[in-house]
Amino acid sequence: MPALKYSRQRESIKLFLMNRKDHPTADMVYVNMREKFPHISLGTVYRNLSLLAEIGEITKISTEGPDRFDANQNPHYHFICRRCQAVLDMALPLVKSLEAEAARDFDGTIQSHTATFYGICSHCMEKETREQNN
Amino acid sequence: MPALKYSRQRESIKLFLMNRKDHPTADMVYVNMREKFPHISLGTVYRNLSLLAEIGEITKISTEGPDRFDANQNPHYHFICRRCQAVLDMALPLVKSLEAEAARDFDGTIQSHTATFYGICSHCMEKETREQNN
DNA sequence: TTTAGTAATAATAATAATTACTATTTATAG
DNA sequence: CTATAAATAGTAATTATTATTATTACTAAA
Repeated sequence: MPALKYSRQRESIKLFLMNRKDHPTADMVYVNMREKFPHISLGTVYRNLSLLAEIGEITKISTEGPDRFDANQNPHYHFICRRCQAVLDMALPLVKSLEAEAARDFDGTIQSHTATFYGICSHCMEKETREQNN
Repeated sequence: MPALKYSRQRESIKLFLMNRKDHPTADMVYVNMREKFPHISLGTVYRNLSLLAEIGEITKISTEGPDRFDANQNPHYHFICRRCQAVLDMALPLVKSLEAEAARDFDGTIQSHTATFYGICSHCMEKETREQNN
């Protein structure tokens, strides 16, 4: 594992993620980074996202569609809107006891868990109500 | 939505999934189907997997790596092995109350949820123990 | 401050997973 | 049977991601 060397691009990518709550995709990061670094390459974005995830400063979220990235390192669950595919953080604190429960009938070692809730986000719900009234 | 028409390929894909517990990828389905249908195309496999998922006869599981497909329509959680990436079913019954808890601090509508546990499967654990003893 | 070493970069090519297109085949209703 | 339309095989295209490589930019030590 080679020594980590500072780079403005990586710093900026991490900062960008910390200031957003919507779990951007690699491409969303790329588009935004180009404002500050017009010559940044998509490979640089991908490499730094992987690197940051590896050292535990961000989390990669696999969904249908492209991966998303989250700088919120408070353990938390996610919500995915079936309409607009938005990925939101849930307030519900992690239920660590689930892991012990799951371990009871399971042969391997459980180290962690995630949960994802699905439904319609408030934004899409409003929109549907509005459309029905027309 | 066009009327669904019977096809031996689709029937066979569904049967194959029902007889397996390891949540095959589209490519695994394809390789197996070619034994029975040497000229089946990968597109046919993908189309039928999507179709079966749409009508609720199977479930698509997004992971790191390729999507996986599950014909077990009993709601259940999954376990993913950090070593070999195997996807296993958990015995733990779905904790439906989580959805109500999550809904308390949440603006949208919650319809369902999934949970995934991560760790080392028993098979990989044994292998590591064996290697340490050498 | 140079300078040597090496990680990071931009640009590009390559790969992997999935979807789209099209001419032909097949299921099924009449 | 036959007409219709869905499903197929074969193939091309697209999307998301990773690999390659020559060049640039950190960083530590002279």
